Amino acid sequence: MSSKITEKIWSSDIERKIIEDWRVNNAYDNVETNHSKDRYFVIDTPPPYPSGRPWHIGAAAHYSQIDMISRVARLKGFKVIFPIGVDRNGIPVEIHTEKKYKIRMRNTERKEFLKLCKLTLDDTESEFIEILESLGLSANFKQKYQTDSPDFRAFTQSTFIEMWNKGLVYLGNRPNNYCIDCGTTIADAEITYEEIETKLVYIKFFLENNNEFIVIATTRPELLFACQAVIVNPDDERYKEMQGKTLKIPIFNREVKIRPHHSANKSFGSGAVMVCSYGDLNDVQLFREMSLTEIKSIDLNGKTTEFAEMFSNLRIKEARSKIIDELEKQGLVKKIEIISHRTPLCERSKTPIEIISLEDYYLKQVDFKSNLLEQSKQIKFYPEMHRQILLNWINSISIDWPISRRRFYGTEIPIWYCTECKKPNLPEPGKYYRPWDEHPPFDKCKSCNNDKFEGEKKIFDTWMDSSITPLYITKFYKNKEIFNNIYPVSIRPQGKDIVRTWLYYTLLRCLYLTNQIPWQSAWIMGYGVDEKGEKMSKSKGNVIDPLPIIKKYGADAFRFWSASETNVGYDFRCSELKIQSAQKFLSKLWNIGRFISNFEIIDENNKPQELKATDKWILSELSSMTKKCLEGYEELNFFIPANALREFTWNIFAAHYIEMIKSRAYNNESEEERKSALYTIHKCFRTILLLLEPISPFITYELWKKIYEDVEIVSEQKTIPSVEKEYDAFVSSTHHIIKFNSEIWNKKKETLSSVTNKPLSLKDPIKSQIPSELELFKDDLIMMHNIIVD
RNA sequence: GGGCCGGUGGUCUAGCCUGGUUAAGAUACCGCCUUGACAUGGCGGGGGUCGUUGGUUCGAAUCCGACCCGGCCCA
Repeated sequence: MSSKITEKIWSSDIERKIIEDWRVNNAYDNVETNHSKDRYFVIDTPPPYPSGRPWHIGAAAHYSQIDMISRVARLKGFKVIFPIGVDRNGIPVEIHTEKKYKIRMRNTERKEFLKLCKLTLDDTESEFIEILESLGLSANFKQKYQTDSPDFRAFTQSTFIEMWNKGLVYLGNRPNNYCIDCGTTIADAEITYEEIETKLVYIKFFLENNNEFIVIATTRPELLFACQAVIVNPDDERYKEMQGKTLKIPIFNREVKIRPHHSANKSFGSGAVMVCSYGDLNDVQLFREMSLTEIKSIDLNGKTTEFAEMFSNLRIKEARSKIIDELEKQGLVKKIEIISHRTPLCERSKTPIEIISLEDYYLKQVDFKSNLLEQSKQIKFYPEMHRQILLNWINSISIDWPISRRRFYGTEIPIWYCTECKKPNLPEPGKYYRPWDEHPPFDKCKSCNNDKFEGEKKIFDTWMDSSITPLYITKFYKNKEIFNNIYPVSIRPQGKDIVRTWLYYTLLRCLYLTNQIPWQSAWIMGYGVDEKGEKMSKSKGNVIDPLPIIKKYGADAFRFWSASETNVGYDFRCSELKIQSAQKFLSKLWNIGRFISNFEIIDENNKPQELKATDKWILSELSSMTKKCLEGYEELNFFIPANALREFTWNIFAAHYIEMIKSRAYNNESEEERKSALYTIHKCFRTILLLLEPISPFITYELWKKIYEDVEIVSEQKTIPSVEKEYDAFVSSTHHIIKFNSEIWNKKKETLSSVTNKPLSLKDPIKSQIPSELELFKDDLIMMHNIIVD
């Protein structure tokens, strides 16, 4: 008798060989799409963004779990379409490239800059893909797509042209969020807020032809010259008499009216507020409501305009301090307080955003809100609580989505403007267009027949690309038959931090283009936080790089940890100790496999007529474990199966059952009883491997191949373990068995051997009685403990 | 100001939806043990008024109310 497994411990080196095995056999590159809809499980995989090192351990856990989703679907018999793409457009790579080559985008020739971005991306991308493969991702790597490929960009442009033709896009000159550092318009979703200390300056405004003044507190004194009104709360007794009167703006001496408005907060500052173009979003609102004339205050480089007179062409901070100095010189400052002010920042560069009027393209969304709310009811959310993030976001939307960016590395907006009549001309959809560098694919302007054009230089917001992944992976535009077979796709797995961007924009765009929701369900994962429960961030320096951890413990240990640590939708803590303990479990499983592989395989075909009670008992426990696992998998909650498997395998199957049947397995006294044990032990082990496969695919694959000498565990023919009720009654014996075994072990420990004067060894005989409730298991218990019955 | 989530031995979590033995597991700590797969193992031990408080109930970690603390998101 010898074990089929020689390696004493499970080592992650074996994982690399298995990946090669899968690659050679095309195990997961199944792309066939010609069956009827209900046979497919299609995953709208998040395309990772290779923005630089290190990667985030939470992201690695995230992709591991997405893979578990795909493997569970295969276990249930679906054909799984698991694409993998790489998100390669947008500002982060531009910033990364600027740093890497020590250049500035705007001082670099556009073509040259694009080339360097591409190099940067290629570099980081290959490493990312390697990590994903080493995690055991069963995705279609052979047909990996990139969002900056001509094919994908043509796709993005086609959807834009279609939306343009439907009248959903417009060009608008409106105040918008602008990041001076990035030099572009940004969407609300790209803004973060931070409490920043700033000066609140109390400035005296004198009434016209009068020595009286009122005090106005502001954090933006540099915008004084762009002030077009002063508002006070209509209920504010202090200013009752002042409403409608005229004030003189200090330094600039222009006249503005005092107007009542409910948005003036009586308790902030002096209660009187200056309204400038534009200090914040409320100013924008007020300018619109009161039909005030905009004064352009800040230019695209972040400097004050000529309207600032002696303070023009200054950076915002400079202008602020100079104006404060001047006001103080003229005795117009009553006081200055330092306050903590909630400041909107650009998510990417962390620069305070300015509100500037610029011409940009907008995609309508405000008019579509109620439809979005209605349609989102049809999507199942895992977990349900995260639906609220989407609903809150939709409800808070107040302006249309600005989709153009004044940047370089992104999908070009496919528009040429007629030099004569200035009207936009759009090409036919289907091709990739680069208007800033190419001649238009038409000769004459549709409106005026002129033959000279200027190509649009702006590019799309990167969410314009990534928000069509469900359409791209289902061959929308390209193959109607495939598209009809597999759209809407089964599931969108993603992090909760990008619900208001990726999830929301995808819903919006897909509804516009297909009139259908893009996915049946959305599976929303929480953040990976550090050991102390704090959010990981590069600035805090607590980001854990997953690469060395995966190298050290192996992907399976990492995946098992990820499954057993994270409750679906909740944040999870990342600690190396926990990953170590996952590795120990795999070690245990490996050793159980080594033991089991000693014995001949008794399967359903030569199953004995009658099983021993002990065997029936473990089958009842197996069944209850299977039930828990399947329920957990049904909810896509891997925490449940991981813990059920660990508990059963280690604390019941190995600790009690295997010990109880060892003598029957080794000895040939009764062939039927031996077969009963061997049948049961293999049945349990196969079930464990099948159920663990979605979580830890490597070790289960290897053990299955070694012991059962086939690769059924990855094939489509594998059978999902069933929940059998036949032996249910035996479950009640579990706690009696555990209690009895424990008592005997304790007794042996407490009894000193007459020979060695040390506690009895587990092999030593001991006198005891078998309690009546364990009568059925008597034979196995006697052999297990070497009991001499009194 | 609004929304969502959480508070259970030293630490991290499960249990709560569906109330019912002595509150479970992992980890850390302490003690013992070469045993026919496994020392990356096995056995045993100490350690918790389940955030506070009021209510419902024969019975509350679990249901209801109020409050306190922490996290995240939005205004």
